[in-house]
Amino acid sequence: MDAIKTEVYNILESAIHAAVTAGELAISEVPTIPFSPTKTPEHGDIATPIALGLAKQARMAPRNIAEIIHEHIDADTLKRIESNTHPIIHKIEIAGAGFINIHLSDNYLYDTLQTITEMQSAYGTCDKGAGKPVQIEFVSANPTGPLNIVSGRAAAVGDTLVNLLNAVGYKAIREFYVNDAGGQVQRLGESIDVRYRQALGEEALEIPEGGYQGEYIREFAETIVETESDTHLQLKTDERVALFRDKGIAHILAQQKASLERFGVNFDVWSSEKAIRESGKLEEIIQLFQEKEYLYEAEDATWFRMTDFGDDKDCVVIRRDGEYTYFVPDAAYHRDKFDRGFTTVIDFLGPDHQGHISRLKNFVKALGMPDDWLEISIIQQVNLVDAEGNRLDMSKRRGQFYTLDTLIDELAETVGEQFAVDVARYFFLMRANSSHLDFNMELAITHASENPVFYIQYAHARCCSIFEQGAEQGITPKPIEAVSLKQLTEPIEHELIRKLAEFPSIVLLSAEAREAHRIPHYLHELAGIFHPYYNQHRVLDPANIEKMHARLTLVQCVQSVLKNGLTLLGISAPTSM
RNA sequence: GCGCCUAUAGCUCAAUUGGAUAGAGCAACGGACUUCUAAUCCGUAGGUUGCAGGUUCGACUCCUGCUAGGCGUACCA
Repeated sequence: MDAIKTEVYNILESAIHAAVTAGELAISEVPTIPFSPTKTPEHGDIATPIALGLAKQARMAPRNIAEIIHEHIDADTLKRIESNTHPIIHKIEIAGAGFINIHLSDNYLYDTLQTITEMQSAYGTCDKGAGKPVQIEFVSANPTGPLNIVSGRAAAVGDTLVNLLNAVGYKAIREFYVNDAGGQVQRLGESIDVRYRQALGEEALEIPEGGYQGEYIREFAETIVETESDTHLQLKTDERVALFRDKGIAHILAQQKASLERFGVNFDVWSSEKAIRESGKLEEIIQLFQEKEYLYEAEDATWFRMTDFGDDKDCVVIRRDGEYTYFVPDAAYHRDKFDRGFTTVIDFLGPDHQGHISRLKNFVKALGMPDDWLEISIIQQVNLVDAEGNRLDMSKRRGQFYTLDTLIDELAETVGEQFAVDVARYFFLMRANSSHLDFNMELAITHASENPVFYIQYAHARCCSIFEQGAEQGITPKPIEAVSLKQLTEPIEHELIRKLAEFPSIVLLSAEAREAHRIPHYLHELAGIFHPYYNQHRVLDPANIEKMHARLTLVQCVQSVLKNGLTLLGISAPTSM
C-alpha cells in the first residue's frame, strides 16, 4: 500500500510541477499532497483535496486546478490508465468541489492480501518511530487502597498506547510511579494504627482527618494482630505509625500489582517517590531554582515564582514545617526521566489532577526541558451504570468504592475470567480519553452481537472455524502464490480488502495521536463487514475450488488483522466461542 | 471569580485532525436457522452537531461571546 501511495503521490506531484512549468498554475511552492481513504467506493480508493488547498494561492477555482493537474499527468501514464494497462491506477476522476479521486486497479487489492500474508503478525507495524525511547507513566495510584475503575481505564489505555507506539517503531516503556512518601502514606500508617489498636480493644479512637476509612484497612490491621499480636504496642506511636505505613505500602502495592497483572498489564518500571527523595535530587533542584532566582521566602515558607510562567499564582515548594510539597519530588522525578534519555514522556493522570498539568509543565520548563518533551493527558472519569442506568459513586476516602477487582469479579461471574478482562479492557478503550465513560454493566455481560467485544471475537472465531471445518473435509489452504485472487469478484470482498488495507494507517494514526479508541472502532467496522460476508457467501465450496482458495486466503487475512488488532488492545482472540 | 474538559439521533458514543451525502451500537418495529457457529444476518426509522456571531472555496472540527454539566483552583498527593 505504501509503495502504491508513493507512486500515486509522485505522479500527482510531477503533474503539478509540470503545470507550474507550463505556466498554467501560479503557485510558488508545491505543498505536501494529502491523501485520505474514501468513504464510499464511488469516490475511488484514495482521494486528495489538493486542488482545494491550492485554490487561494493559485487564485483559481478548485475544479479548474484539478483539471489542470489531471491534464499535466505524464502522457505515458495517462495513456496506460486509459487503455487499462497501468499497473496500479485504474481511473482518475475529478469530482465534487475539486477532489481528485483515484481508483486503484485490482492489483492494489491483491497487493494488500500479499502484504498481510507475508507480514502476518507484523502487519500493521512500521518503523516510523525510528527506535526513539518513549516513556509512558500511567495509573500511578497512591499505595493507600485498591485500584479503582478509573485506574483500570488508565491501565488499559496506557498499556495499549505502549503497544501502539512499539508497533510503529518507538521503544516505549510502561512506568508506574509509587507515591510511597509524603502525607498520604503517613495518613495510611495512622489509619492502620487506629484499626490495629481498636482490634486490640482500645476504644474512643477515630480515623484521623484525611485518613482512610476503608474496610480493607481494618482487615489488614486484624491480619497484623493475628500474626504479630500486640507486640507493636510497645513502640512509640510515631514509630508504630511508621512501621504500619511501610507494612501498609508493601501490602497495598502488592495488591495493586496483582490486580494489574490479572488485568494483563505489566509495568516495565516501578519508580519510587521515596527513592527519588533519598537520592538527593530534590536538593539539587531546589538549588537550581535558587540559582535561577525562581524562589523566594514568604510567610516562613519557600515559594516558586509560578506567575513568571504564566500561572495565576505562585506555589509553595517548601512548607513552613520544612517539608517539600509534592511539586518538588514530582519535578525531580521528571528530571530523572529526562536524564534517562526519553525523547518523549507521556503522563496519564486522573480527572482530579487537572490543576496539575500546567504547573508540572512549568516546572519542567523551569528545569530547561523542551516544551513538547512532556505530554500530559487526563483520562476522564468512569461511571458504572447499572441495569436501571443509575450511576455508582466512587470515593476512596469514604471507604465505599468499586474496585477494578470487584468489576472483573462481577463480570467473570457471568462470562468467565478471560472474557471479563477482555470486556473490561475493550469498554475502557472504546472511548476517547477526554470523554467521560459510562460503563454499561448489562451490556458488558451480554453474549450477543450488541456486545462489541463478542462481535469482534466471534468474527475471529468464525474465521478459525472455517479452517477447522475445512481441515475436517481435507481442505488445506494453498500458499498465496498458488491462489487466483482474481476470483474475489464480489463487491463485499473488495470492501473487506479495502478495510484490511486501512489497518496500518489506523495503527499509526492512533499511536501518534495517542488515541487508542480508534482500534476498537476499526475492529468493529472490520467485523461488521466480515459477518455479512460470511452470511452471504460460502467459503468452503468444493464445487468451485479456485474461488474457495481465493476466499480462504481472504479469510486468513481477515483473521490476521483481527488478531493483530485485538493483540494491540490486550484482548484475546479466541479460536472458538 | 479564574482555568481545564464536555455538549452530535430517544440513550451511549464516532467522525482519518478543516473536506464530498455527519456515521456505529443500544433501545423500537418487521423478517431470515436443512448452511463454514443465529454470540450472526437482512430491512425500517431516527439530526437546525447546545445557542449566537466570526474566519474561508468548505466548519461537528478553528476564533469570540453566551448557556448547561463535570473537574480543578491547598503550606494534601
